[in-house]
Amino acid sequence: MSEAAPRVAPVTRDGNTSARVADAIREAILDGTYPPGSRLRQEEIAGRFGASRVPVREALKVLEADGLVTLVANTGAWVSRLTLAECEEVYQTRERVEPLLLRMSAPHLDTDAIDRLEVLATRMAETDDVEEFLRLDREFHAATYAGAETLVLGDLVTRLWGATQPYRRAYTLLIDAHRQRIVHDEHHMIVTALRENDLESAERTVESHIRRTRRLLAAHPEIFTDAAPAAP
Amino acid sequence: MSEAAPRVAPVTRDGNTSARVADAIREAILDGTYPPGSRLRQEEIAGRFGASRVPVREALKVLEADGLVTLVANTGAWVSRLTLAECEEVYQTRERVEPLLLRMSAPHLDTDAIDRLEVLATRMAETDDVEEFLRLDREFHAATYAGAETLVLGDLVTRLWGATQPYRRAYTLLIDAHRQRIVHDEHHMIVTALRENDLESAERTVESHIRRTRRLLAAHPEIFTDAAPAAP
DNA sequence: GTATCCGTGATTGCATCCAATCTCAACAGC
DNA sequence: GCTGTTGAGATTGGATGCAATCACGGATAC
Repeated sequence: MSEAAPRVAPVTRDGNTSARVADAIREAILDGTYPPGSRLRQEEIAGRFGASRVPVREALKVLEADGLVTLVANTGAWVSRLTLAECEEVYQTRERVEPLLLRMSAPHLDTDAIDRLEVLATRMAETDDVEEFLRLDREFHAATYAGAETLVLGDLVTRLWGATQPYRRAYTLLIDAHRQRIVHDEHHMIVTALRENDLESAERTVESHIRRTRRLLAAHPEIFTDAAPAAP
Repeated sequence: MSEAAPRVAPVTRDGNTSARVADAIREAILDGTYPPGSRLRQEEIAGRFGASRVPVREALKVLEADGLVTLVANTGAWVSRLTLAECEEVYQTRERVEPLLLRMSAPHLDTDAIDRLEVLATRMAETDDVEEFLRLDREFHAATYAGAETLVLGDLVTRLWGATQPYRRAYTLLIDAHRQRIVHDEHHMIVTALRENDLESAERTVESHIRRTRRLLAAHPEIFTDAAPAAP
């Protein structure tokens, strides 16, 4: 056992292995490395990070609370897969909550921040790479919320985004140029509302922005029925 | 089976010790046994449940994600303590989210369910015991949401309620008869709106119901500054 | 008298080991 | 040919033990 080849793990020994593992798995889920429905084996993950299974299990518990992972006792862990109904539910929740977060953020966004938002919105309109689009989209909205000094609502929104990320990816693949144009217009409208300090308009714009996506998803139930390794 | 009454722990060995521990700690926090700011020692909890520290740690991680517990690496776990600002944030979130949940629930509440709501609202007006009031209040609102076949929003609302439970207790102690009357009126208004299937009115009533509590809490910042064993 | 610096005990974080449970494929029965 | 059963292997859940870290009290310097 003891012989050599300790392995890749630098073993940072900083007392938060489980947090690092959780972050890494989270990222892998969000960037599509682990697609919805795929099985997460403790030992495999532990090996990948040079850790034992204990911190991995703690990480999986955390991710379950985040809604990213589904645990079944004595059986295993899978990347959560939402039904269309659940996904709509998350979107409806976002429609209510994100306008509030934007309202809390807006007063703290200075001119520079709003300029950067405009840049992001424009760059997003120019890319045609899906992953790049997703990244920019996430970055744009996160930046609109960055002014909120929040300790719970921000986390909540992050969680909701995470839960729907795979479907946002699928959604991006199926929107045509026309609909894409609408998305960019809405982004610019948000920027404008923020610049004019019109909170009501900003709130309503994010709300319809999210609702539009929800409706498009609802019109494409096939996104939620694609096959993949079984999951309860 | 092999009796010999080893000890208090029945050791159910059903493969979900950590879930049981999490539920038990959650309940202890919600009923005030562990007040905000109190230290949670792994070994003590493990001893109390006849388990080892591993499932306790997993439970604490889950409760951290629920917002009930605050973990500090290499240092320990405390029952979360909200600042006034955080508490207001949670209440503002509830103002947005609970009306939605009620809207999703209402269509599935039959006449019997609404009758039971009325009974609850009336019993609540008759009690003068704080714990009983809290229990009934929680039960009333949970019952209004019971119709929603939800897999994420219900959990979210439960979490938000949990995070603010200690402050709801403090709040209950300081409302006078007049304000208590308003609470009961609002409850009955919710019942009425549900009976008449007036979703808009129901939504607005819960919203102001929650907002009223938030404002009262904001008027009593001393609730959030009471001393207790240190917590970061 | 006050502030700073250790050293000891207590507590957490993680790895390893064992028991319990589930999966899955081969097999028997119909 | 199809369904129900069973046993070996794989996988998870939990307990124990050890190293690392932190809290805290006493001693020392000023």
